[in-house]
Amino acid sequence: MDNNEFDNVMSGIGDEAPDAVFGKHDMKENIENVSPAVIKRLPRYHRFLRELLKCGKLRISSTELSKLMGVTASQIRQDLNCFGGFGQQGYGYNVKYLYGKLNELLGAEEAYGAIIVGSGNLGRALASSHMFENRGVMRLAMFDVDENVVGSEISGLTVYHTDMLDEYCRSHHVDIAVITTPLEAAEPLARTLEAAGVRGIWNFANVELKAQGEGTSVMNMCMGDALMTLCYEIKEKENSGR
Amino acid sequence: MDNNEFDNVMSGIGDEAPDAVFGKHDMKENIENVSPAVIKRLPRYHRFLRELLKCGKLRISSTELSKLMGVTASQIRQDLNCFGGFGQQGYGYNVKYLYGKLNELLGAEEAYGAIIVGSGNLGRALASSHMFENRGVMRLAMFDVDENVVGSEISGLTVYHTDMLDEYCRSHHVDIAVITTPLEAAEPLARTLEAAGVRGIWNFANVELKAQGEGTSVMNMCMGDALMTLCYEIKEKENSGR
DNA sequence: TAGATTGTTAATCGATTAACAATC
DNA sequence: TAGATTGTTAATCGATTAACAATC
Repeated sequence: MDNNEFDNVMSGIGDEAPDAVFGKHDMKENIENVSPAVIKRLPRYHRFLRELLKCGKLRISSTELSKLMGVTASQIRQDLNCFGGFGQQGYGYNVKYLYGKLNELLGAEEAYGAIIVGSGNLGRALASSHMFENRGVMRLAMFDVDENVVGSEISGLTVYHTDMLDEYCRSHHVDIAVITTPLEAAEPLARTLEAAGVRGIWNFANVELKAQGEGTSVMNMCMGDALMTLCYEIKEKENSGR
Repeated sequence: MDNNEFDNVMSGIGDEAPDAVFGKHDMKENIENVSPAVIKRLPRYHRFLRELLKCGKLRISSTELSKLMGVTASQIRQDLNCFGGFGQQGYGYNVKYLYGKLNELLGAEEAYGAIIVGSGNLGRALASSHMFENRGVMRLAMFDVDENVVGSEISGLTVYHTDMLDEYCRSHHVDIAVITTPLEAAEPLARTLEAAGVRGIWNFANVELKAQGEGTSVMNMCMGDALMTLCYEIKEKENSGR
């Protein structure tokens, strides 16, 4: 078993609970106007549920999960209830069922197809990770302008020339494009991708890209922001310690 | 000039404003209890100010900046005022001065030292980026367990064996450690690093690490969460479009 | 001086928590 | 049935926006 913080939680309470039937009202109708704060928390629930499932945990109460995640039980129940009644009074949540619902909710059952543009270190890191498969996303191909890598295979993905990007996107089901190119290339790439019908752009270049149309979603990573926040915290502790 | 979204904003309004003296009350005393929401936004201000500076912009009003960043002018003024009066009525903010204040605030003038643990693709990607230098953080060294890379140089950084980690941290000024190792190594590494006095851990492994003591800050990246959120958005647009 | 734009207070809005009735 | 725990409403808390007086 993986060495992770769940180990201590998994032992202890008996897991001999019945694998009951769940989902009184199933998925709610009006999911549209769920608050952004709730949505931002969903991937974290998904992640913890996946771990619980992997550890063989069958059921969990909001209280137990709240201790594990360091949030209030109230918040967990409130959050989940935005989407439907996934639990059962007196019992809690069936881990497998809830995980399935989160998968459904987050689009992990849609088998979205993803390409990676840029075969540098970051592109390779992402290509070789479990990032995509863990979330039901299929890796399709990589793209680069460097003739030395075009035609080769990286982590099982063929590298095509970026000139082929438009054509490839139009002839395959590319839902998501990951941009790991240098800064200058990002903006024009985004335009090409959007025009070719790609629906989601995951941008790692150090520019904030914006979608032009309504149909495209853009996720800007801005990794450096996290580093800065860490620096702020370090400095703050330094100050308060004086 | 870099091709980025600032270009159109930079032109237009004349920049012939005087390089006036600023900072009526300078930095405020009680910075301690600034809300987390505000702090999370600081790196983004820093990023935009850096761009403005690079483009040669001398002054900017909250209104102009608000349009650039897609937030309200009110929020910008409110946020900055948590830390001090950095602007001037009737004039706006002096870009250089404000950027300096943000640097100071975010610890970018502390010259923190950083090491990268794990010399895989992600480690290399980070090592070769401008991530650190852009934020006044000094890259010191890399660490890995692979004898084939130990002793070599990556992007100007010597790779040491991870066995040397404790010793190195104790004998150098290591403020920040970046973990880009496989999942299983992350937890024990964090313990070692914390024990050796490292003050900030930037964790890219797919586990949520927690600091044991009060003095250490941990920033968990959870990159997959961003991918999931993107999937959610794609799915949502799909649904509403029906 | 007049115009511009901040700093700051007050009003609104949204998100979190507490509490408990419903119910398994 | 009794115990447990959800779903949901109401109360609290925090964050954002609007407005304007202060002032450069």
